Amino acid sequence: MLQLSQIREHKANYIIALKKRNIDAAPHFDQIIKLDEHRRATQTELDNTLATSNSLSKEIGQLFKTGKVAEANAMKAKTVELKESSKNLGEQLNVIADQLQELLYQIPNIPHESVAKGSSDTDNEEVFKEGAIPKLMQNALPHWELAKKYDIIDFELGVKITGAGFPVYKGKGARLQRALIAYFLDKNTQAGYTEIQVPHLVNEASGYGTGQLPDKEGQMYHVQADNLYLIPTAEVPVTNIFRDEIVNKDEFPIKYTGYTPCFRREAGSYGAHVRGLNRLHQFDKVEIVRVEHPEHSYQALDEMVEHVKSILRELELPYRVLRLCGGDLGFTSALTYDFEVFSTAQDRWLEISSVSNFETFQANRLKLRFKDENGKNQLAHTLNGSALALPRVLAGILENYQTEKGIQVPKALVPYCGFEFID
RNA sequence: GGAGAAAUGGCAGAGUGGUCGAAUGCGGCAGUCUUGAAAACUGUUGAGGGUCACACCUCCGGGGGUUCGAAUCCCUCUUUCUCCGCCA
Repeated sequence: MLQLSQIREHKANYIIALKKRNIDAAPHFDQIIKLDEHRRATQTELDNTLATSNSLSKEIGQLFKTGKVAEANAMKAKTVELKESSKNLGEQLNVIADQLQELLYQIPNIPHESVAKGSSDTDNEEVFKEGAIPKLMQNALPHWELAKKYDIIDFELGVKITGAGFPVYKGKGARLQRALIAYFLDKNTQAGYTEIQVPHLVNEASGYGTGQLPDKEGQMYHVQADNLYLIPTAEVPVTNIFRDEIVNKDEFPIKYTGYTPCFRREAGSYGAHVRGLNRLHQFDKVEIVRVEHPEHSYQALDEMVEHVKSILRELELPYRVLRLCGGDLGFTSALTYDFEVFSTAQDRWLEISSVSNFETFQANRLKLRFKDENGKNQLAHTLNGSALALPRVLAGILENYQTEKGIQVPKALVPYCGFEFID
């Protein structure tokens, strides 16, 4: 959520920047500013009414104390009108504040200056590429075929137990999955991220805090009986640790990593592109989250990008890094780098990580602040990234590492899974 | 799930209708003393809105109500604790 004070100050620049998202925010901003003026006028009126009524109450108290009951009762009559009007003003204010909030919720984050205009993922800019694309044997298979051949992932069984998009990992498949989680967590903790385990269900306030609610309501599984949501990413519970917190600037950088399953409804997604592990309703992910001083958040973003690179390099997977264009940029993000691994047998790139700086967009909703040099409270910057999302990394490994004899396990993972071949 | 108790500032803890945004202690910060530190002493120390700055308004778990006036009374929700039941 954007800050009202910033909208007032930078309206013109914001309108230009939001054009990159193909949004004309001008009318929206005008409405907001007008409503805000109305809000503040109403607030002032209410404050004045309350001030009068407070001082009257004090006087009445004094009169009662000194035994001047008749005068006190006379004065009581005066408060009736004030009470009525403060009640009305209060109700008006609530209505205005709700409308204002609703409008603010609808505006996405302002894209960073490096973000290019664009309409879809085809306009994303490749900024880095590394790793040789392996030459596969003639009869190379996509990962869903390999999964069946070596009996390591059972999609049909998942359908039986739950439904499509909930695979069952078996034997070495399950072990490889566990190995990846442990490996990622180790890499992240080595890079200074504190490992943390968080709830997999979150309340409504948390959903609003990180921006999944209200706009992406349909993306999350909702447990109605308790009004809780299954997390679509660890970002939600981990970042919400800091909801309503004021941290000390000396605590920066705050770095957390956590493994969680992620649940996404992905309504309406079907077809070849969602085959196998390409898109699931439940998947595992190891996330990194940072809370930073505004001056250092872009340096932090670069560090996160380098960190994810180092993992993919060690896994020896061919990958590329994209800077998302305005049209593909997430609602809450100011700048996002996507990582894609090349899936050789499918001959396409698969997104395996998304690293973003949200600047103050989430912090404003979260009321996540820090005490600055002058002792003033300032909104902090929040960032997060996947390091990494499991299923597509697994798909990449299965497809890129397949041989006549079976699937070779990347060297870095052998100590974690205890075998070198899936055969 | 049943019965009871409770929720106050960074923490502990007073406050049961009227100068209470809130005693006191601890912690934090600044100062005095000291070569330095500790101790002691003095001062200071919640958040949000609003203002050039004041004034002023709001917040004592959340929401609603009673009252001229609520941290204090009532309703409701949430959470915590104790006892019972159940249980990995």
